[in-house]
This record gives sequence, C-alpha cells and structure tokens, in this order.
Amino acid sequence: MPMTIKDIAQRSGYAVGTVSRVLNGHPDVSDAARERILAVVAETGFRPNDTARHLKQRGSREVAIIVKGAGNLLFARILEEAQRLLKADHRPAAVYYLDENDDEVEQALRVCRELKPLGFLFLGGNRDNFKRSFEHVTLPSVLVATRADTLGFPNLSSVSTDDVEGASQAVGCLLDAGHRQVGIIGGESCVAAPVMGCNTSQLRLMGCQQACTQRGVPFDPQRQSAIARYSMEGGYEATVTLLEQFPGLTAIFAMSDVMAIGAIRALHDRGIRVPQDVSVVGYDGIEQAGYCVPRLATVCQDWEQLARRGVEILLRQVEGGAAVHEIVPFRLSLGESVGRPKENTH
Amino acid sequence: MPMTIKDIAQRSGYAVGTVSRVLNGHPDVSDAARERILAVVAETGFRPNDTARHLKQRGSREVAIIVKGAGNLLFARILEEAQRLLKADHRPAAVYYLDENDDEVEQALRVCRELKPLGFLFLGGNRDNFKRSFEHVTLPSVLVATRADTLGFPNLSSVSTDDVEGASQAVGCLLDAGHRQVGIIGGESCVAAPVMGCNTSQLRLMGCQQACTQRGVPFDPQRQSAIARYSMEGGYEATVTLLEQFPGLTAIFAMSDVMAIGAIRALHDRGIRVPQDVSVVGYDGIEQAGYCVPRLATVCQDWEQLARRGVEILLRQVEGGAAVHEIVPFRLSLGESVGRPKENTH
DNA sequence: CTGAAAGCGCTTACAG
DNA sequence: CTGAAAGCGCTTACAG
Repeated sequence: MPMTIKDIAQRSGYAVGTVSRVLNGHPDVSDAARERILAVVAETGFRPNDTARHLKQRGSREVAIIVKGAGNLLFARILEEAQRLLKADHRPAAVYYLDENDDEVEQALRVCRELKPLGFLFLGGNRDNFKRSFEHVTLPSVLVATRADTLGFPNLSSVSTDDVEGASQAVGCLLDAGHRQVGIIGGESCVAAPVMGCNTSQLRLMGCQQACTQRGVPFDPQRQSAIARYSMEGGYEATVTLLEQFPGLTAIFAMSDVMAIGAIRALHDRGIRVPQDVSVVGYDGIEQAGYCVPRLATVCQDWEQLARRGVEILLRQVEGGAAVHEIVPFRLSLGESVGRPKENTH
Repeated sequence: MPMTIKDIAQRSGYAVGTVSRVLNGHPDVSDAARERILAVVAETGFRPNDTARHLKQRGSREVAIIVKGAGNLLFARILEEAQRLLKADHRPAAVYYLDENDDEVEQALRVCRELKPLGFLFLGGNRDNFKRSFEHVTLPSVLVATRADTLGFPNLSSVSTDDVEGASQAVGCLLDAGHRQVGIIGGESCVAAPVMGCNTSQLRLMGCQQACTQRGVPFDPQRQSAIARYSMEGGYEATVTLLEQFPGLTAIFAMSDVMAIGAIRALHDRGIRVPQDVSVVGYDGIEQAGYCVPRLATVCQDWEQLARRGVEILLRQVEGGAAVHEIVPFRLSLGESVGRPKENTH
C-alpha cells in the first residue's frame, strides 16, 4: 500500500535508478532531475524502505549499539554520550534496546545479516551469551561496562571498571569507618559460586573479601551475603533476608544502586535509620543515587569515559586495530549514607 | 558472509522453496525433507534474514508496540503486562523502544513499510507528532496513557487516565489537609498555555484549578507554578525556582513522580523537611515512589488495566471494530509525604 | 510433496 | 547524466 520508488519513478518521469541516485545524494545527477524527483517525493511524502535498501547494500556505515536493559540508568547515560561522540564524528549509529533477559549476541547476529554495520558497541552483556554464540559475529565489537578479556575473542574488546577494586574500596570505606559486621547483597553468584569465575557479581564479591582480608576482618559469605535480583524490590527482599540471617550487621554493601535503594527502604520500614543505625553503600553511581534521602554513597562508574573509550576503541578496531581490554578509573562518592557504627551493645 | 537459504538448499540437496517451507513450519513437506533440512540448519547455525522475509511477505501477524521513552518506568510496567497478555493469546509482538524525543509516528510509518504489522500499540505519544503524520498510518492503533479523542483519527483509539480528575484529587488532598499555598511543577505548557488545549500538562493544570475553585481557594498559575523537564533534575530545578517565586508554599504537586523525587531532594537540601514543613504529591505511581523515604504520595495510574484494555481494544479494532476512547480509574496513594501545614507563622 | 520461477523494494555496475 | 537489468534473501503461487 505505501509508495515505492517505482511510483516516484512513474510520477517524475525518470527511471527507478535515477530516483535511487537522488535519494542517496549521488552526485552524477542533473539538477533538473534532482529537483523534479525531490518535488515528487515531497508532495507524496514518500519514504524509502530501509530494509530493502540494506538487503541490497554491501554493508552500511553505521555503528550498531546494543543496550542490554532498556531501563538501566547507567547504560542510558553511556548511550547518550556515545551517540553524541559518534554524531560529532559524522558516524551514524543505530540503537537496539533489549530487555534485561534478551540475548544480546543473538540480536547482534540478526543485525549482522540485516544491517551489516561497521561494528558493535555492547552496553552490558552476559558472559554465557557471548560464550555460546559470539564466535559467529565476526565484526569489530566492544563490550562496555563488563570485562571480556577472559573470553578471548580476537574481535572483542572491552572497557570496564575494575569491579574487584571498586567493591574493595566500597567495603573498605565501611571497614575504615569502624564497621566490622558488613552484609552484602548482590547478583546470583555472589554467595557460593560453583567456580569462582569472572561474573561481575563474583568479581565484586572478591573485592569484598580482599578488603576484609587486608584489614584482618573475618568475612563469611554464606552468612553475610544474600542474593538479590537487579531491582529495588530485589534489594528490599535480600535485605530482609540478610537481617534475619545476620542480625548483627551495622553496614550493607549493595552491588548496585537500585538494590541499595531497596535496602534503605527495607531498613527504614523496620525502624532502622540510615546512616545512624546502619550504613549503606551502592555501586554504579546512577543519577538517582544523588536524589535519594539520604544521598547514596556509591562507586561511581565513569560513564563519560566508558563511552568515550568504547567508541574510540571500536573505531580503531574498525581501522584494523587489534582488540584491547581497558579499565577506566572509578570514583568513590561518600554521599550521606555512611556513618560510624553505634557503640557496641554486646 | 552469513549463510543464506541457498546454502542450506545446496547442502541439504533440496530446493530453496522446500527449505523455506520447512523453516516456516509449512505442513506439505515430507518428514525426510524436514529432518534432513533441520539437521543442516542445526549444524550450520543458520538463521533466516527476517528483513528479507518481511520484504516479500504480504503482512505479518505481529502487533507492534512502540514505547516512547526507554527509561519511563510506568511504560515499562505497561509494556511487560501487554507482552504477557499478547503472548497468552499467542500473538507475537515486536517492541520498538524510542528515546523521549524521537518521533513515534515516523517510527510507526517505518514499521508499516517494513514489518507490516497487524496494528500498533503506542505507549505514550506526542500530540504534535500524531497531528503531523498519523493520517498516513492506516493500521489499527491504540494510544495508551495519553488521550487521543480530540485528535479524531478513525483508526486511533486511546486508553488513559483522567488527567483532570487525577490532578484535581492530588491537589484536593493537599487542600483538604489544610494547605492553602500549593505550588505546582510540571511540563512545558503547564503555566501559560497559548491555547488551553489537551496536552497532558494542560489537563493536569486544569485539574489543579478545578480543585482550587471547588474549595474557593485562589490559584495563580503565573506565580504558583514552574516548568520542569521530565526528570529528577528538572524537578529539582523547578522546585528551586518555585521556592523563590512563591516562598510561602506549604505543599507541592509535581506532575510526575520523577519530578517529585527531585523536588523532595531540593527541599531537603534547603533544610525543609517533607512532610513536616512541606508536603509533596506526585503523579504516575511508578515503583520507585514506593521506595522513597518518605514514601511518595501519588496518583497511581492503573498500569495493569491500561495494558489490558489497550490490548483488548487493539485486537477488537483489528477484527474491524471502531476506535474508542476509554478512561480507566486511578487510585490516590497517600504515601508518607503529605502532612498538615504548620501553624501559620505570619 | 517438490522444483522452477516470479517478485518484494531497493542499489549498482554496465552501457550508452 | 540516464536507463535497463541483475541481484540482495526470502516467499509463494503454479505446475508437476
């Protein structure tokens, strides 16, 4: 039912090839033809069918950005900045938002066939998905905010924050404030990992243990940590669990800010004040952390640099450069949710 | 570079037509052919090119859902429920996430050409975009969470909350608690609209005025309201402005929960306690409202019903039904952010 | 049940 | 500068 390039050819009196050429800004077209055809296009409101275009084209000049988790505020920030940088470089970008649980590599494979982009920028990603099928995506790619060095794909770079060190400093600041009973809430494998691997949660757990070890403070993951889904509700529930299984806690490290927000609410609902009774530290540095009451202490990932290095590394790889794995610095923000522990009441 | 159906044909020894048929679950294929072809598909990891498929197909059986604002938490909820309902009805759905400022109708036009869906579910939308180009989308459509009755398109239904009444009750609950100096923060046209039209912000402003009029309380939009972008930061800044231009205020109605969260933080930063010194009411009922400290009083939009009626109305329209415009009830949640005004200090 | 062929809307050498 | 033609990866009548 919609117009096609054929209709435009007919109405303008030119051949479809010529119409295609003016639509694509090809130079070898007479002004007369260009004018006439553009006029017809304007008056009919014709829009070319992009998918047909891509079907024929050898490959596009676009960078594909795949965002894992449409509601992830950290990724939203990184995305915005990456788009700005690409635009400034006159690089078109195509953004694909995925749900938390969608398979980003499957999506990349689809985009490979259909858009044939220059390369991929993955904002977040699941190791299992990459292991399972990334070998089939042969285009230059960069995984942002998650480590990919141990994956070992020759066309996959990564730029991320040092999760071990970030978590270590987060917990460290609690210990240094005098806390000895620190509870942890975090992702699936933060408690008893079958293999101590390199999932983000596992790395952050290692950071916790490192901070404790360095200061000679004992830490028992089984007792002192609880699993939370990546949501406020998840943080709330995990905190309730944690309070039961580890009642002496005076501080909580949440592996993401959204979980931390749920944790604060759970504490508040039990009459436990933050930070007077229990301190809380989050992770990510999303905008919302700065609007909480109390303002959330958190490990701020440097979204600006994650975006910039992600784009730079990708473009270098497109020019033939090899994959690299970069770590960008983070910043610990103390906020208002950390205090000293109350006098020991034992 | 990726495999095509032709490669599969070659390797399996069958013609492309037969391959296509087994890929699409067509019944008229021998078991032998099906088995052999599926085996080749499995071992090669072949995936058909969806866009080529759609190019040829007459039209798909999918419902297209266009989400305006990838980070909008209310829409995220509605989306989840709509997907669940469609799945239960064995209706495939294709979701398109857009940025806040992208043109959702342009996107629908693109999808019209490329996917040829059964119909559209718009989660949020801008009146101007619809006015400009919706006439070209001739497929059954439902606009969810925004009114479309005054737009007058014969194929565009809507299901939304009564914005006038919602805002009226929000402000009403402040007035009934004894507040007389109520400030408003909200969208672009919430202050001095050139034409008092039917933008969401304008409708909510009308609700405020109605609540005041009913109770004989004077209300001066020029002085008592400030414009805010749809974000926490926007709410924060508008609150700062409002405090200067209307220093006597004892309560604030924010036209969205995210703005309200920014408002609470702005108040807190000035040593103004919520709700002891100033009360705050939001709008939307996003999950986050229930995790704030204090829990946010807000107008809860019924996402479950918005989703359900949206889907039902769309499917009815696909069967040939006429467009309808429905209002679903909301619920005022008092939270913890509303109190009585302090004794008058004048 | 299967193959050969036309065609979806576009682009792009190839002639002229 | 422009047209006619081939072809991108798939589907679908049409024969057999």
